[in-house]
Amino acid sequence: MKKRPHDVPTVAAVAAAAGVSTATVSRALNTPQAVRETLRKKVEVAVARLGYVPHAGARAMMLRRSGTIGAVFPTVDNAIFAQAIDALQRRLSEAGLQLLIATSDYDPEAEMRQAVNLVTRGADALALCGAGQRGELLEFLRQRGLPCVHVMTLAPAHSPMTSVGFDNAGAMAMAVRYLIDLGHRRIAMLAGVTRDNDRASARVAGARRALHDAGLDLPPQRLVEGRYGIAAAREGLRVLMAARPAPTAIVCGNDVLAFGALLEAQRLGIAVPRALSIVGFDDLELARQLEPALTTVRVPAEEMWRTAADRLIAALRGEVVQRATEIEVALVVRESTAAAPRPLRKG
Amino acid sequence: MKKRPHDVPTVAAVAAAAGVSTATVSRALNTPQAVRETLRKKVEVAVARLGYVPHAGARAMMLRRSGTIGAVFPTVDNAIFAQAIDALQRRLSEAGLQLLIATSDYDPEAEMRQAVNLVTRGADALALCGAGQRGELLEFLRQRGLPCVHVMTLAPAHSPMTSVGFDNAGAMAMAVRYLIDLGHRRIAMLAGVTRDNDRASARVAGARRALHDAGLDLPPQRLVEGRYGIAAAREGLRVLMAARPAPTAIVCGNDVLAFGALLEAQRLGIAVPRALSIVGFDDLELARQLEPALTTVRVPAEEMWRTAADRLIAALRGEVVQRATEIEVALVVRESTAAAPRPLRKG
DNA sequence: CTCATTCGTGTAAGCGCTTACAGTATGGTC
DNA sequence: GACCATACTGTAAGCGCTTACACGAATGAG
Repeated sequence: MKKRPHDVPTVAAVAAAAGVSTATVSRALNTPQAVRETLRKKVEVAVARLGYVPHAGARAMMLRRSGTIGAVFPTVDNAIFAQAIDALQRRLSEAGLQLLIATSDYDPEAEMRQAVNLVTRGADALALCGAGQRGELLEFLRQRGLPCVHVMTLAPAHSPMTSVGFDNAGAMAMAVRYLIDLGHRRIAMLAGVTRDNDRASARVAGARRALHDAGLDLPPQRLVEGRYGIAAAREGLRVLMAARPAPTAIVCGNDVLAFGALLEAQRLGIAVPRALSIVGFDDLELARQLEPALTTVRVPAEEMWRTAADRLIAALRGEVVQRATEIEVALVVRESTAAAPRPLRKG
Repeated sequence: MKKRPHDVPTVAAVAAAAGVSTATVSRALNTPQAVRETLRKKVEVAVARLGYVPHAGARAMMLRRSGTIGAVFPTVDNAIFAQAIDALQRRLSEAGLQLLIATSDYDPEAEMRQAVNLVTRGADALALCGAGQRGELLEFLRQRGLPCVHVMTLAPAHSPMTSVGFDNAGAMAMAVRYLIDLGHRRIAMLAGVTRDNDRASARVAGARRALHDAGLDLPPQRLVEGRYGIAAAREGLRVLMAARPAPTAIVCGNDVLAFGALLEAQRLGIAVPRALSIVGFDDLELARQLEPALTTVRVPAEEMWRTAADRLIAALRGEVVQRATEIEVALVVRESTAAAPRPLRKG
């Protein structure tokens, strides 16, 4: 039943075909300048004719590195991660590295399994989202001396972690302060699931802090968590708007949630921004295109992930890498926010 | 400057720690039932203590397979491919396989490079989008006997290719016929870039065929190609609607284009569907959520990619695999299409 | 013309793993 | 009690590759 694998050419086959030794073949491929023109040509011809490609496993074994970088994302079904993959891949491939991707579905247990799996598969370094990984995993990586960068978050100053990101709490606080400055007093939050997600948690904490600093609060009926997704966001908005008194502004954990909230507000006949202000987070292309265009926190994802890739590349070269790199985020004011509506009467 | 890699535990280290031979360690890990309880426990303890994970390269070398499947996507920045990755990964990981992803940015040359790269990295099989790969690449894969499945397209009956997909031309023709039945006569198409993209081309061909069969046509001013993306779609819609007489319906190469078209129509004050019908393709979640909800061609992406994964898994087991598997697509009528507006007067 | 370099090439030793084969202990049978 | 099957375990070969080392040829200096 076992299919016999076609036999794939090896260095030995190429060497035989070219009439040279395997060492020469290897050199012709890896350090061409060390092989005389005539032989090199012969090798190249043989390689082309046989369709030889080196066996990465054997190579990894000798070189003690695989040229592969692993990344574990919560999901790939969100433009923010799609951008991440794109940016990572682009930068890594410039450096001759290949990206290996796995997803955890927001489960730290799965994240650990996948990360270990990637290491097993030969990943020379890892990019991880946030800093909330299982301690076991971090210990495992430390023990092996495997470079690892935590992205989308900023590790505390004393932490030994390498991170590239921003202050999630601070960014969300900034958005909330903006709403407060517009006169909003009843501000609700449509958050992502905070359990096992340090970024989502930090965003909620930031919103709460900003409200608190202004003498306001975030009571339970003004905080809804939902899986990131349009349908959940719509449901969340309905719940939030059902509270009395209803909020006049909603900050969302990301743009996808904001998009869902906007759609549902429109369906419910709630005018945005006149009756309700909505703020997103991430600044996906979507945000710019929507009607009304979304006020949101711009996260320069491309830059962030490119920088993360650079940190890993540097680490692999044995260079000393900067511990924490802050990526600047900024509030982008568009059309989905406005001054709080005048209260007609106590309602 | 070269960083000394921490030394990673090997079978030998584990064997020493557990006081057994390397063979026993290997067996304890791979065929546990072949090792006596007492020794197996010792090995497990040693593995845990040392944080040992097998070296995939060495393993791949012995087993002559890596347990890795490669997939090359045009881009990852489109929900349809995000779904694909998700479905593939899920199914493969059930079978103990790991997914390797690369992107080609719709360039066949890059697709070939990436595919070869994946093979170099040890991919045991490949999933590719469409059937428009460079001949060299297909020859290379054939020569190595590497299983390969073409997804999102249906290979012709006589073709030796394994494919899982649907008839792109037929599906688009169906959508166009629906519009014709609604009384539309001036139907335009907002297509993806057809160059080097057999699916985009087939969709245009299908639209053209359906129009032709009804005695209608698709003149140049009613066909715009754009990179898949919201901004390009908006621009495309403006161009199409600037033609005189203006079209009363637009079919789009995918839902993202339809989304952009819808946004732009709204901005231009063109009522959808009263003044203009819009049809998408793919049936992303987006389509269902939009206002008006998008009429579109449902492509059961999850099923399609899961099936593709199954074909590869079967091929790796040496089973005979079905050449072509058709995935049923269907037109989902929602709110973005309506009967053609009555012509007020010749204009 | 000789000797020390330099250059280019081949030989052979592993990298970490699995597995065929051989060896040892155990238990059952006659 | 001798013998054989059974069940584990260890020894060692080798997967495809890179590279230290050895070696011969060519080159330049003396």
